Amino acid sequence: MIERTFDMVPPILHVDLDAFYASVEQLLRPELRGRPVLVGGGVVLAASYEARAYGVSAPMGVRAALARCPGAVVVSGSFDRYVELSKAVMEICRDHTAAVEQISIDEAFLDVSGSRRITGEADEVGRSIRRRVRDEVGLPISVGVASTKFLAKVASARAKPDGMLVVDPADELRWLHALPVRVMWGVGPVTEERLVRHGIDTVGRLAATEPAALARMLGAGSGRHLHALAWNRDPRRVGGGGRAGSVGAQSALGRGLDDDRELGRVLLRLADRVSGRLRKKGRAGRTITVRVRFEDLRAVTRSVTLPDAVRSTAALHHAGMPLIADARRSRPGPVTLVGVSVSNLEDAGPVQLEIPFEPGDPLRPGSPEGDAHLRVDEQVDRARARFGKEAVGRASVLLDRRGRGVPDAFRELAEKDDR
DNA sequence: TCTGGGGTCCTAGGACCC
DNA sequence: TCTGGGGTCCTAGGACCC
Repeated sequence: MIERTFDMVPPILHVDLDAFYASVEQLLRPELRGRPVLVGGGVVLAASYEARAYGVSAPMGVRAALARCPGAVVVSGSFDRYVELSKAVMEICRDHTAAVEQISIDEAFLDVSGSRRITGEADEVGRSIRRRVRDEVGLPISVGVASTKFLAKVASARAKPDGMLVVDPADELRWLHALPVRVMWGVGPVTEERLVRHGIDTVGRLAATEPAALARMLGAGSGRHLHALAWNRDPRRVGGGGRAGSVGAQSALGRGLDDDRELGRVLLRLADRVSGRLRKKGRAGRTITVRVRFEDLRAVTRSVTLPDAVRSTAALHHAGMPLIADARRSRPGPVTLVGVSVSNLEDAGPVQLEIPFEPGDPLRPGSPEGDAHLRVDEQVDRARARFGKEAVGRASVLLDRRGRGVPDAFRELAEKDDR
């Protein structure tokens, strides 16, 4: 038997900044180093490893987190700096290979098969990235090296915090099969429970289970997919990804709202955010989905697919209002979260007419009102680009502080838009 | 562990067409 | 007039990921 090596199998790196937001705060404020740090306001967005030792993790409420870890320092978040430092780290990655696929603000896959002759062996690349990120940026980063994206990601998670793990291709299945099923991509609490109930508690047992049996437990798609991953058959190439399939926004409402007009204002704010991002991307969508959550945390969704793609604030608001009403008819009581998202996306020309609704509807295309709505949006976009996001907007929205939840800066970090 | 905001993917039923 | 089987689209819900 021939031993598999990285000469035969292209090495893939997964790099993952450790407790990113919290580490940045400790970098910026030396007095926080070595101390438990929580980033967030009402809810923990990130916890330092010192805080995690007390059982604190996102998205726990800050009060609950402080109950577990009374000595923790709570900071509100330096979102501009997170973006800045993330960019610096990604630049270092790109110094080692052009094939960098960033998957979130603090994570990326690298394919180093092309550049390895120039920049060294895969593990050397990993060491170099870790050294430079520590020396030039000042942050800890963990690296996994393996033959597939899936395995590289599992490896970096096992390397944390501030470590590196190279999975030898000759030994990878033995290594993977010894791990608990929960490390699998796509196995969360529910699927784990289901598998363990059938005696499948390790990846090895998962691999040894007939795909048909897994399909019966988890559904055809998930069963087959999981079985393939358990044998490290992961066909995904670095640089895949592609364009976003949906654009959305949501807002938690604290103790809940029962008033239709107030909910309408929350929806208008969300429609404004979503439509602005659509226009920025030059996209429009046909399916509008509204999500409404109630006090018991159960959520109801309602959607509608329009004959033509839309992207104006007015159109999203107009389409969303009856969906909220419909969702509320299905359950009584105050609403604790509203979300709206647009899918079925297509490219939108610079001036696209909108035909979302019935004949005679004021938002119909060609109607002076329908076109006017989009032109107003475009003027607002321009004014915001020049004078800032809060410079202009609908009065009912600007004056209403409710339904804001986390800062807009954090929302922007979470957007998957063109990184 | 009662919980934010951004996403992806899968399932399943029904409508509709050929 | 009844019948089969397959494909596609829409809708609602849910699990999962960062």
